[in-house]
Amino acid sequence: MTAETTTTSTHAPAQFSGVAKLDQQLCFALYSASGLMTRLYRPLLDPLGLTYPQYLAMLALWERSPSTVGELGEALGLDSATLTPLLKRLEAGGLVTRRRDPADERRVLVEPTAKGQALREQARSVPAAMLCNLPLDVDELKYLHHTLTRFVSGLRKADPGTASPS
Amino acid sequence: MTAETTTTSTHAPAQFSGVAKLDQQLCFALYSASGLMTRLYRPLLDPLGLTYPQYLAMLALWERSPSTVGELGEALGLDSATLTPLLKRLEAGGLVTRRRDPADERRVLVEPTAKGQALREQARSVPAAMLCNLPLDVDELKYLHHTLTRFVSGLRKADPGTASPS
DNA sequence: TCCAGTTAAATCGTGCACGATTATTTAGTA
DNA sequence: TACTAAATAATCGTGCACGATTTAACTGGA
Repeated sequence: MTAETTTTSTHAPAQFSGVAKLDQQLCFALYSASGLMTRLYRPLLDPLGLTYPQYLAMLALWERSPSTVGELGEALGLDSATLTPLLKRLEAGGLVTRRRDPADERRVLVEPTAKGQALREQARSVPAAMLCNLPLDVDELKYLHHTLTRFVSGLRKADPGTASPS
Repeated sequence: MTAETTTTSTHAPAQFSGVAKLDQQLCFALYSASGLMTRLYRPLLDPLGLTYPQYLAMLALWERSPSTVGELGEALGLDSATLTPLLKRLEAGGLVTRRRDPADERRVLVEPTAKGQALREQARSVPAAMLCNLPLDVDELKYLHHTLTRFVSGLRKADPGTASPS
């Protein structure tokens, strides 16, 4: 890409006024994009009776079940304080079951019900519909995904709060 | 347990794997990046007594004050249901004042107090500190910002909520 | 056997976010 | 003037998110 005045190969204080604003704008753009994306999912997920985080949980469970709460938390980057009530709502909606693992009573195994599995079929049309809404072309989306993935994996290492297992 | 099919690994076949999965991965990356970014701000903003949305509101007010609740909502992409309690917390912390506009009693004018202005000096070190934490180099951050900005402006047009499947 | 230490989930308190509704004020019009 | 319509915040209900704490269950030794 056209690199404009990239004389700051390192974190040079001289360019702070210019570069320092970048993080504000970038982080705000990230924050805004995430919120708008969630809002764009809503009309697609409302007919399924799911919120976006619930949809993410179901996606994870459709891929791998039964899963423990901890495994779901690892996959989604959420902790039990968020997941427990979310999963209870999915259970109340008849989409998943929650039961203690007989082999280790500390764990809770979560699994889609038949209704939860059936929902997967309804949900198949969501990605394509969502893709049509995204305002960039496929190449840009791919590059954006690639960059964000590097961003996320980089941030996970820098986050002291997230334990790094093994 | 009757686990006849211990691993129902129906990983997406080729029909889906190409483009349709991209939006899932991209939106999830966006969602994760936003959450991680907010978490990364926390240790920087805690000493200031601000959350990230509160920091955004103060940034907007430092740029332009007094602002109405509506103007702040426009700038941040939030509505009064979110902003009113947030601004009340800032007011309770002595950082802003809220008063009805005498010229139009429907509006509420929000303005930093002296304490709120003083906080701006403390906050000056935040962007540089944040920038050091971001795991990409400046060129990538610039491209990411540029792409996300186009993404956000594109989404804003597609948002209005009138689900007209015509 | 007992007991620390660890792990897993649930719980508590605070705060953000949105859809929908309500109350008040302002503007427009017969 | 009176009466409708639009604008502006505030409020209500539901749900997500996280730090901190609590409870229960497993683990590995003395």
